[in-house]
Amino acid sequence: MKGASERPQGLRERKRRETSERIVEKGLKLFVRNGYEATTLDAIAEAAGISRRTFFYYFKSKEDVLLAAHDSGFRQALRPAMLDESPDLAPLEAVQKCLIKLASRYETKQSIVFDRLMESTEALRARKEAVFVETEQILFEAMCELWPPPGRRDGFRLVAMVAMGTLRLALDKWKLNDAAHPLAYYLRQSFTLLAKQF
Amino acid sequence: MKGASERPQGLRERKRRETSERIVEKGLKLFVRNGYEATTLDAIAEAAGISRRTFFYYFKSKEDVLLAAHDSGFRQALRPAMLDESPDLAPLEAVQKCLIKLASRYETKQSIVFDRLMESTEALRARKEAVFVETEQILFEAMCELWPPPGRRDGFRLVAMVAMGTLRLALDKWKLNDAAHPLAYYLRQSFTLLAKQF
DNA sequence: ATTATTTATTACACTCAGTGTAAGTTCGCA
DNA sequence: TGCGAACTTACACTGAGTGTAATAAATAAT
Repeated sequence: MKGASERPQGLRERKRRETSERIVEKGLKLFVRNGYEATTLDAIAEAAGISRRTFFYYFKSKEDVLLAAHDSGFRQALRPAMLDESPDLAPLEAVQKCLIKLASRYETKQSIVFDRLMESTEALRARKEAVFVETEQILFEAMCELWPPPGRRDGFRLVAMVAMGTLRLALDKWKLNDAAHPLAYYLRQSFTLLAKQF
Repeated sequence: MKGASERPQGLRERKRRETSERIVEKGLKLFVRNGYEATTLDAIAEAAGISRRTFFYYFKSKEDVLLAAHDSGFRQALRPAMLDESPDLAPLEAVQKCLIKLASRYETKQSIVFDRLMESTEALRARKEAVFVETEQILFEAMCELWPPPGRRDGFRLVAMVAMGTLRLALDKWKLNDAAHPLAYYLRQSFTLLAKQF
């Protein structure tokens, strides 16, 4: 036996992860310091200690560096969290409970920073909306798994859309008030308001 | 008096409009024929009979050519149509009626073509979602004008989001069924389904 | 341990979108 | 007629992203 140090996936795997993370870390720092557009790929590559060409071996675009950083747990946690809800609840209620439970995942101190960056460019702003649609899709698929029976899929799509819309409102208020209350607070408030519209 | 030909805004204005429309027309044709990415700016400029640099005097990006073509009445008609609804109705009902009335504006024969193009690239797909958010914003502002009173604004935002989500579902079904029924049909269906979720 | 084989890294050269600048042309208007 | 504003163009530049082929490092095979 060699040293007791665990290396589950070999040296190669580890270096790969380290490089990838270094790119994101350095890239983000530069974005924040100098702005997204003003930060060139060469600058990121140099900061990460790799060549310009190698950057594209890890990420397919500059935007992807930012999006990789944005992927803070929430999206990955959504499906399992939704599947964990009781199928006896009404869809909208189950989704509401699920989102409120997950709210803390969104409350990273970095969330606000990311958001500011995402608003800084038209293309990024558009990408941000697209992320909501992707998340909506994840939610929708999880719902289809939770309630497998018949053809309620269109209803699920509507519920997923409505829920994501409510989340967006809650996030906006949360950011507007500079996170004075936890996100879950604004979420509950928004869902209550939603119910009043029907 | 000169000739009886009406020229409301002078020769300059007319040429400008003609050039702009020619760019969109030729650009769109090239996009459809060769694909969006494969179509270069130089190709569009040449087809429109202008220099590469002049293109950017009219549009600030390649995407904008496509988006200009996409702006088929619906967005411009939304605000006046919403303001035309009775303030006595419940917000969601008023919005529903308004959208159903406007549905025919979306039914351009070109709608499907645009949509295919918009799905062809990640950046364009994201832009498409962003357009929905812009439309939602227009709807929201119109609602605030229709019901000026107090602080129901958050509720209006929710209604606008929900309505746009419902429109998206209806559009998807409409396209999926290759416009077998008019859009208004799917819209009504989707709004009915929506009500059942609460 | 020494090959053989992937996988990772780099340099170089290229295309294309988008911008700055400065100079020339056309149009509107006095 | 001529002056000023709007339009057009050429030229040169930056910066993102891709193709290719050649080297270096890690892993697998003998």
